[in-house]
Amino acid sequence: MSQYEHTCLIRGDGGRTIRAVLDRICDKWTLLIVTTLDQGRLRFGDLHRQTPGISQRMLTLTLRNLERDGLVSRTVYAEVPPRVEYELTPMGRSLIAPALALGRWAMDHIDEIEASRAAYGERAG
Amino acid sequence: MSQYEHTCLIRGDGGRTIRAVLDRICDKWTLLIVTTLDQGRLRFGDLHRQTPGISQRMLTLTLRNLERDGLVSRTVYAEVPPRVEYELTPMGRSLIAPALALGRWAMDHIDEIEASRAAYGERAG
DNA sequence: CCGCATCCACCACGATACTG
DNA sequence: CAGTATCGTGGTGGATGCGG
Repeated sequence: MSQYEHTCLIRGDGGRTIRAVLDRICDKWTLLIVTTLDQGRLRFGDLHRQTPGISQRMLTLTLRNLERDGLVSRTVYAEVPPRVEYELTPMGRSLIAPALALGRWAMDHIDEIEASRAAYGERAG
Repeated sequence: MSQYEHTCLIRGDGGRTIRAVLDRICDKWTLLIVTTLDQGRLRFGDLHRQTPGISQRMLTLTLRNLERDGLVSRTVYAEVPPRVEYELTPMGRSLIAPALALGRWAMDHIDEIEASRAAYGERAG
């Protein structure tokens, strides 16, 4: 049975709605940071260490965008040295399930995708 | 109750696995084309018309990548004028559910996100 | 009708250095 | 510790024109 009924809801406007959101969460780091924050409140440095390859700059930008979009809350403590903690908002937590669904799919199919890529590369270069 | 158990699976390698897949399906058009193809077999022109804003070039590139990754099959008919049809493979169809989960989340939260953005813009410029 | 080739603009991203 | 500032680059993606 096709799921076209559901896709119609999403594609009703030619995909603009889903695109508006995808444009925001489908950058290089956002979904990764969101799933990391499922652990709970984390400091900037914790996020940095738990996200190999991210630069300070990109972590800052990603967190700012998440805060701006209402997915993450930012708490600054007036201490020395400074302490800043990030936590998912309720809306942020609601993104965890779909993000994990995509993540599980990724885990389940990465090998098949790689194999297909390799085979395609041999055929067509 | 936290879903951290599941995120651990995904983030076990620092997110490299999920990132490897996200890098491929989180471009500007891929998820949109996949959900559109849930309708069944579609011609190039159909896809073009049903995806407002996409250029011929990007549609071609997106479809090539999907074919290369084994998510879409491409059938060329030896006719004049030419006819080419695209269809999801079994793996492609398996992506529909997670894609729709994300799509539904997008639909449900776009207003809240926009509101948060507007409020943030007023506070901080 | 399908889609490739070419050219080009933009910006996402990274590296590095500096600051409260 | 948690950023900000600046610069440089590659790649994504849009416009246009051609070709089978």
